[in-house]
Amino acid sequence: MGTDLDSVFAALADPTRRAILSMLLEDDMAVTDVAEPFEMSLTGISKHLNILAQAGLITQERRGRVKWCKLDPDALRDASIWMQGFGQFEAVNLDAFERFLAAEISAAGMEAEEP
Amino acid sequence: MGTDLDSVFAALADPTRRAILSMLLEDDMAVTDVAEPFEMSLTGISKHLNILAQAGLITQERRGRVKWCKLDPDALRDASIWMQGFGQFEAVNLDAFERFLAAEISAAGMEAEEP
DNA sequence: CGCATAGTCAACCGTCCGGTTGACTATGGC
DNA sequence: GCCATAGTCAACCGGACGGTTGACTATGCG
Repeated sequence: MGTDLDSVFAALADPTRRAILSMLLEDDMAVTDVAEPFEMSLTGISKHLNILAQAGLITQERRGRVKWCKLDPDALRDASIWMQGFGQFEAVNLDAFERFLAAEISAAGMEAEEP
Repeated sequence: MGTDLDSVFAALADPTRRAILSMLLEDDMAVTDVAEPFEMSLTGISKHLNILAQAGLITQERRGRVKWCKLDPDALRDASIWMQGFGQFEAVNLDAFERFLAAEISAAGMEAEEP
């Protein structure tokens, strides 16, 4: 519904919006608080938030007079899955992934281990 | 250089361009051949290809009078990595990934095998 | 009640985007 | 040499985008 790739990728194509997502990664925030670190009008930020919400990347819940913004990674996952279709060949098996894989394999070899 | 997230995500935000990438996934193609299935002028497709190239998603090599377009997944990988920062929780492609992982692990167990 | 705070709405502005057409430049086949 | 093929360039068009300002609504505080 709000998860079509067009709007998701379009939403991600703006550095301000990506920065907002990064901020929301740490904690839910009110619109005004989101706007604070940016040199931009509150209206401008509000628009960006609407775009993110419409793309399904965040959800917004009004509580009293403050509107809380919360990251919603589902849409991101959809986009990520689409992208991984291209990575399968050779992108996937790079450095980080290979190390992760090696760790996983050796872990499977020694059976069970919980830090 | 051509790998900033702005241009990559912007390039991905168009359905025609995503379709082109999918086509190039199967094989390298000449500009005219890329254009063929679309109801759009050759110039239009050429522009899309330039946008993809500038984003680093494809490379173009001119051989004779035909310009070959080739998928270049590196830029996609960068974007994918950025996105996975948000997916850490649960994202990374469950099903397909887990099956791949299981196959990889069992393959590692039986040591060597080249089709 | 009165005022500050949180946020939206509507209008506007300049710029970029997706797409077209028409003219143009190469390269290749006969 | 001639013509078809491959592709680009430049100009143009409507519409969307990023951003601003000013007026407005609504909730909370004292």
